[in-house]
Amino acid sequence: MTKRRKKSPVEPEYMEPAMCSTDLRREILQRVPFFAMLPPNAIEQINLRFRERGFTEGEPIFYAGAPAARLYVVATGKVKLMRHTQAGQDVLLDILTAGEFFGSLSLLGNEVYPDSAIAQTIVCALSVGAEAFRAILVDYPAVALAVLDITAARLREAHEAIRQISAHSVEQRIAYTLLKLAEKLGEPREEGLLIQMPLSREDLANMAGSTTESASRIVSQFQREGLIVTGRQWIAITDQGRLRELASAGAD
Amino acid sequence: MTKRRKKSPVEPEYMEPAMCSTDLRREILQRVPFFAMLPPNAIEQINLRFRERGFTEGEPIFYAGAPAARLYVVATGKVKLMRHTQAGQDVLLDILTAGEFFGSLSLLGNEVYPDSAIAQTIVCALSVGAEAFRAILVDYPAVALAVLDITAARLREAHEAIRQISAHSVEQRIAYTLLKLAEKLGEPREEGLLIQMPLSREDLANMAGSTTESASRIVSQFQREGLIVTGRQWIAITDQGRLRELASAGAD
DNA sequence: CGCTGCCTTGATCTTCTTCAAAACGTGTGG
DNA sequence: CCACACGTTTTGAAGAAGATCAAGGCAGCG
Repeated sequence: MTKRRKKSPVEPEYMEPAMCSTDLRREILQRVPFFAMLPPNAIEQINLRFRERGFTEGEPIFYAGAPAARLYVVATGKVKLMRHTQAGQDVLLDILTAGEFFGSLSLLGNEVYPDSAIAQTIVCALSVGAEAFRAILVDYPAVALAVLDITAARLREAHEAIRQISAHSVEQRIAYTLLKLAEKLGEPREEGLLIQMPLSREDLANMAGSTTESASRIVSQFQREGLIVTGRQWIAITDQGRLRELASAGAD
Repeated sequence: MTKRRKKSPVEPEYMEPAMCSTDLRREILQRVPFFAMLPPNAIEQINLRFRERGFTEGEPIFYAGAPAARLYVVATGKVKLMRHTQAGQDVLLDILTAGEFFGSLSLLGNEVYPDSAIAQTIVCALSVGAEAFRAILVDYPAVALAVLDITAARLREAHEAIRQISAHSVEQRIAYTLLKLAEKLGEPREEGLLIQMPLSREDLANMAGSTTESASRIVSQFQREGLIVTGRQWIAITDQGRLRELASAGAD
């Protein structure tokens, strides 16, 4: 058996919170899926409406329950979307990366954010007031349609997650969660398909709707079975095929 | 203790499948939340693009996995949105009533429906091809924004459901599910706030991510505790307050 | 009536959480 | 460079929650 790698292969995102420089903004906006189809001068117009802000690792971007006034776009880094329960239990709903948006979409008056957004790494985020964003959607109908597509896709994913959670075992859910993460953040490395972000057992458990201990047990088991390689705050997948089998069926 | 009512107080929806008459269509479209703001002549235009179809109780409208070509609007009746697992387990994702839409929103080529839609009662549904709907959204930007709002709201609900399922007990989830159903379909009656639709224990279990037996046990328990009144295929809530406490906290 | 679905109930058994404690890695300060 | 301290991860054992299996009961309907 090869020796387990001790050092995390996850590369930190190099950047200062303040380095969200204005020069890069247009380029970043250009890469946002729902702005990509716009001509440069439109991007220019839109750029004017956004403001930028840096966040350090672990810093909250906004808390659930705060008045929902702005829409954010991740420029660099990873953002956790979390929802809390009375009992202090957290559920990790999604992890967002460069080009993805979060925050207030609807303009319908005085609403509050239903979830908290927390910088998982150093993050630079662009944001725009909800009304201003609404104005953009009105000015550029193609953007509105693109945003709708993305939101509909997220709804499908959420429905899929509901099915997963309510019909599968913890083992299957963890497997599924790892695959989903790898799909989004996976980078091929010697050790396997690395999930390129700091990810604790607790985060994983909160995504799969389970506990830290259970997540740990199952991750260890996966490693013993040769499906993954893992260390502190990182996981790489070595056998996607078998993991996928596990996630969907379980009955074989 | 009052004698339990034996007869279902749920009123069947009176209507023939074929009675989806063309005369009513404009009126129905008018009531659809995202068309409501349009002037009559626009509704007229949109009406031309829709076709109607009736479904009997239990009849599938479309199956998960079929090519997703159309968007549907419920004119009358109730529609179940379900997702299946390999193991034959079903998850009930949502129940849709008059004015709500389902089916294919995205136009992005050759996709398939991720869930099955099944008529829970006799249903009349209007439908439109995905491209035609997209054309409507382009022609009427206000409609696009309204559709986006509704989709975003559904996403929020789905996230809330994920939190519910992953962090609460079956008892709490059933309580929560009943409250949500009552919110949507509740009608005040002598016996309490009646959930106006045929609802089996199995349906309830599939919504709460549990089993028929557990749902039955908990429903019985709720009835013993005086929170609800129930019979075959129907449930009415008598003590919303206590049910709500149960659903959210549980720790008291 | 007797059939066909729903619904209920009990007993068992698996799964997962919980509580508790130890081991490990990582970064820090001496 | 080493040793320490902290947060993360692992592991064990006990317990609870819920699924599963298996009958039996009840209502509505032909």
